[in-house]
Amino acid sequence: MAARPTLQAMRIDVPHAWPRDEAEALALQDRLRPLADHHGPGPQRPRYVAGLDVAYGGGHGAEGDTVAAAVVVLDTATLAPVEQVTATARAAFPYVPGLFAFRELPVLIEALEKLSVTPDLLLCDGQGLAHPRRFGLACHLGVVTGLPAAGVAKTPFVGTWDPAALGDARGSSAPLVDAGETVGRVLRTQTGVKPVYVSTGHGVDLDTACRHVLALAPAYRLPETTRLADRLSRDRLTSWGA
DNA sequence: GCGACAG
DNA sequence: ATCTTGTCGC
Repeated sequence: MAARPTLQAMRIDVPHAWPRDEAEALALQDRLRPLADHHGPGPQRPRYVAGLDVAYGGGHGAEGDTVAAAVVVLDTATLAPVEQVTATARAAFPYVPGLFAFRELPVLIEALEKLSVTPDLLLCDGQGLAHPRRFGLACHLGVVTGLPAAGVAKTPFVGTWDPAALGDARGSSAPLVDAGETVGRVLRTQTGVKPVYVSTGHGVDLDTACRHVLALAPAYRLPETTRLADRLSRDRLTSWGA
């Protein structure tokens, strides 16, 4: 009964069944989209921030590609990891731009359920609001867990910005606009380095999300959360049979 | 119709 | 995402 304490702590609404095809996936996004809160304000002084990432293995199979998810929780005071968990599985959904969450969410949730610490904020690889239907991975993850979540993507998906408005210094940013709507922010985390694309997922506003992303990226382009999660997910994949 | 397309 | 050598630079 008490085998999943974290599950209750995070109020994860584990899907009884994941979509099996694109039509079902699109319908689910439309149904969940209204549940995402993009106003926050969200945690102003979070103690624990979790970074999530998924690595892919070559081995195919009738059940799908091998995937390894990793969640690394950092203490914002020291930027040192306080807990890290992993989970491996077979991706049951193919990679379809716009339906990316259905490929990574199952295994990410499996990993999150192993966490004993409840993160104050979730930072994932990919988009949140900056999505064609305004419901990227970060939104889905936030709604499902009930935790504040934001997306930090390495490349843009939807939206454009004014290059002239984006400074070259660390901390500079420009609004990411799509169809006349601000869906995120192009943020320079390191002077003279390519920017990252931040968008809200759930329970946190854009300003707050960007503030935390910048604080978590003191030395490299990507925040420490995603850097550590990326490394851990790859290690897990290797030690599992790639 | 054509190309582009988070990871 | 992943497949992959060397190379330029701090």
